[in-house]
Amino acid sequence: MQLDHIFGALSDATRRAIVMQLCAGEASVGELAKPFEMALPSLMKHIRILESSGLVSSQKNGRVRTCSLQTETLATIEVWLAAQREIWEQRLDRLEIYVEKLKEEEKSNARQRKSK
Amino acid sequence: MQLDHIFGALSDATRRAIVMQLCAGEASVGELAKPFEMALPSLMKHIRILESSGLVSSQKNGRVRTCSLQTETLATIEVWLAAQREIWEQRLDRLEIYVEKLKEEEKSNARQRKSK
DNA sequence: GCTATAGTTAGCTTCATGGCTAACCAATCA
DNA sequence: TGATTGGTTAGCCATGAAGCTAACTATAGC
Repeated sequence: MQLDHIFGALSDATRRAIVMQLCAGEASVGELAKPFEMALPSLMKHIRILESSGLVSSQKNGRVRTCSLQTETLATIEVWLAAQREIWEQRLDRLEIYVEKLKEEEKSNARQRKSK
Repeated sequence: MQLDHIFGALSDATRRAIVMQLCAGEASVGELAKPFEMALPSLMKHIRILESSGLVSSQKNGRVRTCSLQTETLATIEVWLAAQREIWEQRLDRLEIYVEKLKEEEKSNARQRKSK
């Protein structure tokens, strides 16, 4: 599934840092590599993973490869999260209503006890 | 880092399914296991991973372990995503302004050419 | 107290990930 | 055209993840 790869890609600090860099605009492989101590081939692997997850796309002109963020892919997981949030919030709402109902019953029980 | 483990935990379809199940309410290990063909110890591993990421908490009473979702942890990555979104949207806004400016210049150039 | 239920531990495979080096290709630039 | 720069390929290693079985512990129910 797509989500596997997106979450997987973001589960590494190096790759999240690359994503953050790309949020600020396009960058070449070399520019992306600068902040890291890592050997280039290692960094390239991360870029590949980001590409295959769909979070990043790149194209080469001349000998420079320029990478850019695919924001729609990041949006995919925002959507997933929002869906989960909706489910749990609905549940909490129902819980709240239920607790209110219990309180009401408690009150009326108290009245009954008093009136005895 | 915390985010590593949260994204890592969500990068597996089984674990996302568990999270989704828990969105709907607490559940025992056995209940969580039902939808899967997997052997129990394998599923337990997933639960452990979810616990160590902070997405799920559990406690045992009697011989039953009840798991529940830690929604604040899911919120953590919503926050991260929102932060990235802000950065790229600011950039796109600036880009839009820049493009508008270019258009304006184009117009005034056109006027100059005409008046020549 | 015996049996069934609910989890747990231990230990084993297999495959993916993250890192490296060394060697290589291809576009610029002097 | 020959050197430099920017990226790529290939191949190695160590670690960790995902699955399994088998055997074990501890509570609930009869």
